[in-house]
Amino acid sequence: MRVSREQVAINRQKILEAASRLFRERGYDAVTVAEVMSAAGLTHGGFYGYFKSKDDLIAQTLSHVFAQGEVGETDVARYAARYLSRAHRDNLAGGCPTAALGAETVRQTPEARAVMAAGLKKQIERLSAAKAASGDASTAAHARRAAIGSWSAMVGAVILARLIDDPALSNEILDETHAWIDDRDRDSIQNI
Amino acid sequence: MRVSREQVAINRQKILEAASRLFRERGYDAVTVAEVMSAAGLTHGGFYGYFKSKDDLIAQTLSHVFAQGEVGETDVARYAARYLSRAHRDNLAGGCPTAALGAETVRQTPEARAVMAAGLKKQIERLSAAKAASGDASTAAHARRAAIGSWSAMVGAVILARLIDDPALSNEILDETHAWIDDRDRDSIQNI
DNA sequence: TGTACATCAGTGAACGCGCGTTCACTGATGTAC
DNA sequence: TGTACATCAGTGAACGCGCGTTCACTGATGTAC
Repeated sequence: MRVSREQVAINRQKILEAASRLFRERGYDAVTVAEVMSAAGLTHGGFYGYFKSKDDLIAQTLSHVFAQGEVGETDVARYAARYLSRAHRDNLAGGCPTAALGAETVRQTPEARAVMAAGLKKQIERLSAAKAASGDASTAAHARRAAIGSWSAMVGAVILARLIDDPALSNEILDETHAWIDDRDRDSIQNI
Repeated sequence: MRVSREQVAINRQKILEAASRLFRERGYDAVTVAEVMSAAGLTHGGFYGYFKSKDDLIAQTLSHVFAQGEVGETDVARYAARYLSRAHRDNLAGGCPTAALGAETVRQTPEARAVMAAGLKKQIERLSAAKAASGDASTAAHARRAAIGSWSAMVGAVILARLIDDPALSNEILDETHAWIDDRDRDSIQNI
């Protein structure tokens, strides 16, 4: 049965939201179109009224999730603490899309890759600006280097921490990477 | 037709080698059992004489690839330079299994995860020891922290660099992460 | 404002393809004498 | 050492299942008068 334009917009958001959580939790391949639609409270047949294909859904989901993450933390130290927390490690479905899907997105369509690449570019710029504003770095170039280096470390650490089945070692990865990033900042100040 | 015991051992290695390259290049799901066997010069029917299932192949392939990577670089600085090179970024099939498959392995069987986790644990120990031996760190705890932090950054940077479609930004991720790790080492020495 | 019709979002059965897995068969290897 | 038989690695057809995608249909929404 037909549904109001308003409802269509709501359903679209529901589908993207469901896809965003399912993809992060289980990866692109393991999630079926029918599952996404079902999680959005619809049946699978209606899917192609919203998206051209599953690949299209993947690209649009990435676009959706990067767009809503826009309201970023401006305090870099607090951002790192939250990023490298046990809560974030254990929250695959609601966590950072880069850590959850970055490695797989390399093998997706150019469209999906481009969307994520654009998101990463913005993220680096945001972190660089925050780093420069924090006064931790002596120059803009140093701020950008710190942003790139610590962002790489954060993404890598969460991926490794999720992979490791020994809880103590997993926690150590998070904590020591966090400490390592913090040490780096402190040293920079001393060296100005 | 039956084949000599020797040939069986050779074929097993060929299958694991082919799987190891294919999985890294295209991910677990996108590679079929038939493709792996074909790449090893066999037909798909014989697969189940070697492995219980595709999941079993995945676990044994990880075991294989981590076992052969055993002969590690002892010079940490050179290891980082090679890891963060353009050549490594562009060599998905022959590169680090953690960067290529780490994120996906979280969603594989406990067996596969355990194999990779064991490989990572060894890698951290190896890097810690090398770091301690290099004299860059004042204490064993600092060496371990540096090993974990820089390993996280290396893995994260290669994943990000592979994802980003703009070559200049991709190179920048590699170079700046490398410089950031190096800076960290230099500062540590000064702060002893 | 109310009515009649056209539109179209959503449904669920069906299609077709590809993949993991199985199996009967083949013929070379390994073994017993 | 040579022969005869048993074993079993490899082959390729076939099976069954699940998934992405299509489609005829339904009935509520939107629109024209």
